[in-house]
Amino acid sequence: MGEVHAGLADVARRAGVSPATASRVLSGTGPASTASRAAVLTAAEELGYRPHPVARQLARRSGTRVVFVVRDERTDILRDPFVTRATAAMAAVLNPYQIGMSLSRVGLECAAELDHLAADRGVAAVVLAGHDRELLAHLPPRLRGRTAVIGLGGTDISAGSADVSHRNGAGTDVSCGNGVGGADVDSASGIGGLITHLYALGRRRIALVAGPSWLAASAPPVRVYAELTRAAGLPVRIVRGDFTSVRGRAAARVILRRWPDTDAVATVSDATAMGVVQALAATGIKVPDDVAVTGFDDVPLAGALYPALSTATHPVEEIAVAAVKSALGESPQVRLFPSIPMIRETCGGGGACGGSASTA
Amino acid sequence: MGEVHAGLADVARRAGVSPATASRVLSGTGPASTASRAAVLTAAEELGYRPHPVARQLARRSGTRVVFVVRDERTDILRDPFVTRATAAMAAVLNPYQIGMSLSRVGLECAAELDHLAADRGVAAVVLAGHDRELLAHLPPRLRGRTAVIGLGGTDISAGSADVSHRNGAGTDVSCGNGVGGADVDSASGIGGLITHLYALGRRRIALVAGPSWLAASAPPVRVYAELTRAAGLPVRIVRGDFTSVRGRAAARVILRRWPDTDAVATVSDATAMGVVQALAATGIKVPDDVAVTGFDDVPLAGALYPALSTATHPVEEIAVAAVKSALGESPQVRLFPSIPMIRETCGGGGACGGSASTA
DNA sequence: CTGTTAGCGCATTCAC
DNA sequence: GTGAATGCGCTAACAG
Repeated sequence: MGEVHAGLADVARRAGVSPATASRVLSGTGPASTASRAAVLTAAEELGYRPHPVARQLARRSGTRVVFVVRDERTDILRDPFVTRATAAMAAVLNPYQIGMSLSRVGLECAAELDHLAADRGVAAVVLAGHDRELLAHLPPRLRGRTAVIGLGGTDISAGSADVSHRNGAGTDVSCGNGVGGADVDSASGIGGLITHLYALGRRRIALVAGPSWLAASAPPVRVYAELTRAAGLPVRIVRGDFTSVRGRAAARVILRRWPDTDAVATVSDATAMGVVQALAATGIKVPDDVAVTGFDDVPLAGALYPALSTATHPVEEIAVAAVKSALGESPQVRLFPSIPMIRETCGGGGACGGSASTA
Repeated sequence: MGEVHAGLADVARRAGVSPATASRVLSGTGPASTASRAAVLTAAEELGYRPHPVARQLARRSGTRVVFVVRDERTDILRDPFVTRATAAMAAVLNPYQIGMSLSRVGLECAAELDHLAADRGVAAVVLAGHDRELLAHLPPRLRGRTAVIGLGGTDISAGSADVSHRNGAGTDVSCGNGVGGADVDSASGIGGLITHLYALGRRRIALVAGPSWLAASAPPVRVYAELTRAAGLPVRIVRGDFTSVRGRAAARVILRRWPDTDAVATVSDATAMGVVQALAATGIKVPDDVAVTGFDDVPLAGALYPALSTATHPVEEIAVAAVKSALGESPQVRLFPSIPMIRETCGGGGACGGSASTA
């Protein structure tokens, strides 16, 4: 009880068995008779035995940290709310595994970095955000089986061999063809819901500020937007953004110049939506009276903005947790989470969540 | 080049030296002649040698992860923007060390958890947020020397033996008496600046929504507020909050009831400030015309709120980095970062950063 | 300055 | 089922 640190050998000795048996019992692997099992367990208990994580990881060759790799052109992407929330969630859920979390940004050309990671024997698993199809196809072999992606980018996450089936409900399990698991929101349904709502409110000239084209996850929103818009016989108006408010402002100006009669702007990022609102306000255009605006993600303060931001809300923490577990080889390989529209003030008209600041 | 993994022995053999010498050269510790040093370096280069982090950490008994311990009553504190930003910053800066990051919440009574951490040989260092004096005094001995705190809570961070001297400029180095390092913002000057500004704008009935009293970091703002207010012969009006918007709303109602003539509310959290604004608006009170409001921290969207939030801006990422480095025994033990007032719309009057949404 | 000898603490072959 | 040996890959203490 006052001992510095009981080791496996101490436990074995006290239990009257060999270190090997003690190891088998305590690590839960391998056979052991009920008798020796009990002896080892009580001995460990009495000695207050705590396995040395590092020694165990070395012997097991299992690595000590999960690396969250964010692929983006922006160097400040690591301050992005989505990234920080996801990182924190993973760092918290990995606690019982005695595994740590690393965060690292890579540029669009990141083959070298990924190879480097694959060669690092301290890396237990990798969670990758911001991928495209090609990247996954050329994933270093050493990373296969211990990598998960966030942002699936449509139904095929593995450049061809995917098989995403169900997408109903929260955290639906989905099958996937290759060694790369992942997690994401059903962005198509979220964006679809917002656009449908805008349409129901009478908006007929809806523009979309999409994500960057190099990003796989940018595809589904664009596809859904285009489908809905064409089906309604409305004009398709797409501008590319990059999840920042700066690009949101620029996008708004482009939209106003090219299609002055636009009466709604849907975006794929709350920050972008805020940029759009700012730019519109600067031009004297009223939100939502003249132009409705929607965001995406529902960042913590989105509902406290003025006007309160209509957006789609996502369980970022759950997504992150699902991704690490998938990367560690647990649970389903691919999970899809719901993207639920939050109708607030920037949509105009009546919504589920009414606002109180429309008293102009 | 096609080898699976070059080990230290391979490098040593190729360089014509012993593994020990190779280790000394590659780990940068211990002496080595210029000749063998060069030989080892080129051999390692040619073999593409990458040290095995886990083996190294085991032999060195150094641990593989830094644990960020957040002490708070709220279970959702791990979603707090400050916590997620700090966690992400640490997870990123630890990369070159090949050390991971863990995040964990503990309740106010956390002696057992800290003991547990102290016994975990996988833990390289601990960064603690939300401490009070007593906690630091009773810190497990095993944690001493590898622990840093965020939120110093005044001039004495070690229950008596501190010696904080300079506090001018960015990241000023400060000396400290015991084995616990730390990092924080100079909250006193930030709050002081905001209150002084409110006073300059003509506010004379300024209330403060302070932090929880169990938290050491709550003290400086209260002290400064009280000093400034008394010096000006104005009434001291303090209500306790907890960094949430919910408590902000409650605090606003309390303030209105107890001191109806209040014309400004300073807070120690942006979320709290937003709650105050909401509650005031719900009562028909205009911000900033009737009551000015200030926040604290300058969360990413604070400037995009309506009205844009006056607050104090803090280099959260730098603070986090300073804290981990201090915990790992690098650089100065205690660092103080500036807290700079950002005067925006909720202050009323003219400010440095004008808003554009005041066109009602 | 260098090489030799021991570990670090646990997991895992193999025979028995 | 169990135990004895061997290895994980590197660092550290000790002589030379």
